[in-house]
Amino acid sequence: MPTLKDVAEKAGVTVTTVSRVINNRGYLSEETKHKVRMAMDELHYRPNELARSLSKQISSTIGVITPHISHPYFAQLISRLENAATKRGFKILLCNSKEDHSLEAEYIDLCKSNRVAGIIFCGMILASEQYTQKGFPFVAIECNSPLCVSTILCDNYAGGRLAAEHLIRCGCKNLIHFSGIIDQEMPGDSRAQAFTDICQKSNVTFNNIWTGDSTYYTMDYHEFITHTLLKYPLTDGIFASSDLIAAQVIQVCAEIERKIPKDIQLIGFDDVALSTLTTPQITTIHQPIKEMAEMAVESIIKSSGLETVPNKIVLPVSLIKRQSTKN
Amino acid sequence: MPTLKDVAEKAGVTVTTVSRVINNRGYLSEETKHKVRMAMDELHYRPNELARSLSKQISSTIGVITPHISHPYFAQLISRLENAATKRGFKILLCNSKEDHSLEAEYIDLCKSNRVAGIIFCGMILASEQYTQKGFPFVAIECNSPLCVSTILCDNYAGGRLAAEHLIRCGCKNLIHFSGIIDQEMPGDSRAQAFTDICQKSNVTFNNIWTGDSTYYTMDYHEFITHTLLKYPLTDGIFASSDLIAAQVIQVCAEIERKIPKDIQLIGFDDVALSTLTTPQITTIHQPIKEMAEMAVESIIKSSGLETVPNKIVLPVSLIKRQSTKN
DNA sequence: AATAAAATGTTAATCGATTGACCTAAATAT
DNA sequence: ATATTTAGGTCAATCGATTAACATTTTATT
Repeated sequence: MPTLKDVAEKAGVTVTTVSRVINNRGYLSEETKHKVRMAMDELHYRPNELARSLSKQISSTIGVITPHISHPYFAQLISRLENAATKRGFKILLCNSKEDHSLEAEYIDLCKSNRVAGIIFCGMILASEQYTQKGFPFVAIECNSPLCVSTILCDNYAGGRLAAEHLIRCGCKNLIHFSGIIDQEMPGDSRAQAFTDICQKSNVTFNNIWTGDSTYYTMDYHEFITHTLLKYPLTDGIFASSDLIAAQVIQVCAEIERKIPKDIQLIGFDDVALSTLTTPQITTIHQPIKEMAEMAVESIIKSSGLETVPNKIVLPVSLIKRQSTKN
Repeated sequence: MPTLKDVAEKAGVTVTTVSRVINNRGYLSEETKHKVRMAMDELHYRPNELARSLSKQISSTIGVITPHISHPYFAQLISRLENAATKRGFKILLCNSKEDHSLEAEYIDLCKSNRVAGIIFCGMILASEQYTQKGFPFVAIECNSPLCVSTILCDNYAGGRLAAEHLIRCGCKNLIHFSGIIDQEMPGDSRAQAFTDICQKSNVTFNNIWTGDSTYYTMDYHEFITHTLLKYPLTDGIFASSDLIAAQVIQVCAEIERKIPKDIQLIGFDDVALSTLTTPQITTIHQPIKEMAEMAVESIIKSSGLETVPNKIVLPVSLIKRQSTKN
């Protein structure tokens, strides 16, 4: 493969000049720039990013550590992160921690080895302080960590409120909130808090149901949902803390022959593609995933450039009405 | 961050010795190995992969170019690829070409810049020959390209056959095959061919319906499905070339009030999580995504080590019976 | 005791690009 | 006419790790 030197020779200049063209530094005439660019084209030259990063002491890679990849929410988030990073000339080093803290630690080391510009944690982070002072920033999306320079959230409380209010407005009297759970306190927990607050205020019967954490990885909530619905047969409104859970609620309701939205109304959370692929389609709370991804990438880039960034960013959510509620 | 030299000083040896420990070369006593490892631990040393790759002239990164990320099939594939790569000590450089050939070209250049060990193309590849002789191998998953050292496929024809046979066995008389389409010949096309062959042999009425290519990116087939089902009101069996399309068939059937599987039976393709999240769950053709991903990674690694690899690998599919067919 | 193998050290080049320090001309401005 | 800006070139160190070539010392083998 051609190197800087090859380009320089071809263009009849020195490597310094070529480097100046590439990095846009120093004084350069249009003519020289053109000569150099012609040479680069002819040789199909592409700078060696490894050498560049080594020399510049910083890479244009952002580590993304997520507990799942094919989970609809995380798949969507990863897609948006890739897009946002590419737009800014960065690339993604994708790491699937599988909710395993030792794997997470290994991946942090991997990122460190690759001198990433920063790490974005999605939905989960343990990361002991051992890993913080390592020359690059951490950003969290929808998870708590004092180690992060920036935490990006959607307004979970507002989401829970919108969901509860809408179910009540649609005439539900016996509500249930389903939520997945892992072994740490999550920002998403305030969805349940809001749900509780609104239900209490409205004098409505309600229950908060937390799954065992084992279900999170398999993503299979059927048994748990079935059990709960049989236990609370009067249920006429359900708020699921993800569209993934909501989709399974639809299945269970079909099995136990309760019609949605006639007998039971349902609201999900996330507004991922899945919510438009079920029958009926899921009324849900829109989480601004695209914007969250962009903010996260932006925070990494700014922070690795030593700019100060807001250490908490909360983005608004909204109610998306589809077919699983009467209104 | 600590460097090789720091470790060497701490352990009281030279950088050569440390490097020997890391790369397991030359003669080394257990005692020295231990001393060096202790020093690495104490310093939380992690070798700089950039420098390593630069020096070794090859990185442990594999480029993955896919037309989608959040599409359930590709999300699943990416997840498996990440897993397979990690197992072998490699990492993934994730590129979303969005079905855009010029973006694809840019990403190939990006991979080249990063001196990847190879590129895995998923579901789509144009890549003119300009890009082939670049020192690293291409591998294709479910797409045709003479430029690739290896093409990994599932047995698409068998899949189409299994689907058609099962629908006929379940009593369907008026079949339809839906398939997405893009602007190139795809291995998946033989699903339709098999469907055609079996239907003809069985004297069954059938139609192959191809979507316009515009639907592939939006992933929205509703209008197209509705239009087709209204045009062929006798339809009692549908083979969709992906679970994503099948999920939308379920929705349209609900809208036009045709029951699945009572009035219309349905078989999808891929066996991704989505097929277990719809109501009813989708009977589908299992594509061995995990194995395909592992084969692809293996092919890249072997091929970049100049080993010869099979230039076509076809993996078996199977029928997964769920709720969208009577049997 | 002689020889071979094992266990390190020494030195320095290499991978490819960046960049600081310094130098030289020509072009432009005052 | 002098000072300043612009447009480069020259040289060499640097980023961090790898590795070839060779040297030296210790240990094991015959």
